[in-house]
Amino acid sequence: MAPLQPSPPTRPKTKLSNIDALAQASFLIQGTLERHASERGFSLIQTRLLGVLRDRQPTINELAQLLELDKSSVSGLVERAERRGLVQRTRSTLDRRSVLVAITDEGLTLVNEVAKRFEADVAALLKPLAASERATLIRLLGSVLVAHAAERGVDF
Amino acid sequence: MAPLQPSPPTRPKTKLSNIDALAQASFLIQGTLERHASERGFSLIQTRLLGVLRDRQPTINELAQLLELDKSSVSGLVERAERRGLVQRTRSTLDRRSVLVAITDEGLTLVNEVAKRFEADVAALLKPLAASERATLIRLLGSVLVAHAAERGVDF
DNA sequence: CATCTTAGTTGGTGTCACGTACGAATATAG
DNA sequence: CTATATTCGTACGTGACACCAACTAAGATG
Repeated sequence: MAPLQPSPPTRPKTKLSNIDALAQASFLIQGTLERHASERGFSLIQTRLLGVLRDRQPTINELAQLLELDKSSVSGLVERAERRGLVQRTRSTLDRRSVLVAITDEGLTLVNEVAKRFEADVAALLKPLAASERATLIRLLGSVLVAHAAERGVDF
Repeated sequence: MAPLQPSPPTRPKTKLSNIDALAQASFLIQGTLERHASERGFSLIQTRLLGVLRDRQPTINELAQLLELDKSSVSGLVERAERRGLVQRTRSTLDRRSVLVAITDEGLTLVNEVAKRFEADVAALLKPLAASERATLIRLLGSVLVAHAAERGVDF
């Protein structure tokens, strides 16, 4: 199990494999988003919830699908968000079992602020790239996302 | 606060802004990684821990920096990983206060399996791109990561 | 020595995720 | 139209995680 070096890196990593690049990039993006969210006092998943609700009024079940969570998880998530006044629950009139979740003005304001800061940070991250490179990066990511969404059916 | 539509999307999103593309892509990658991890019975953060330990034997404090967590969080993280036999703690002989964390053979095997599956999924995700596009995407992400790492000093 | 300071753990709190079990509403069968 | 399923959301219990504050042990500094 390798000798017990004091603490400095055993092998200073030199090369970035494809997967590592993607994984690291995703951690970087998520970290950025999470930082801004926690500065506003809420979590990444709460931010994601609010983000989804910006253009939808889904039921708990639909939210569970969108966020890939168990419905009981979403129930608690929405409960906490509602307690903070960020979302609002309404009983559906069509199917009185289901609940429609809508973002409140306060929640919308908050999520938009986070989005704004996040956007600024992303812009800073992409600064080392030339404008054409940035466009290419976004285009390629877009292709991947579209292809994946098409394959999985669901929204986006 | 918008009329109470039954449940279908109020506004079917049509366009992907830059930030949305990056955010969505990062969620996609993270979700993929987390799926494989949880199939093996451990969490994303545990996977990240093991990933970091593949080529390092850091102290708790160094881990806290690498993972951007509080040292008490890392303490618990390592404790749980050790209880599962994935990681081993050793008191440093140089500074008897500090603890060196090393991955075990079992942990290494596990994390390599997850990495393998993850790599396969990423390859599938990138399939819609031409080979040259894939290379470009990785290169651009690499540039961003390198520039960011340089700015922040730390590892990668 | 008597202090800082640093490394890590412990304890308390809150979020989050899951599975299970439940009541209410709806759908389906006979 | 009752009787039985199915579906929707919630409640409860459990465990992982994250933070902060307080603490012990060990090292550094005067």
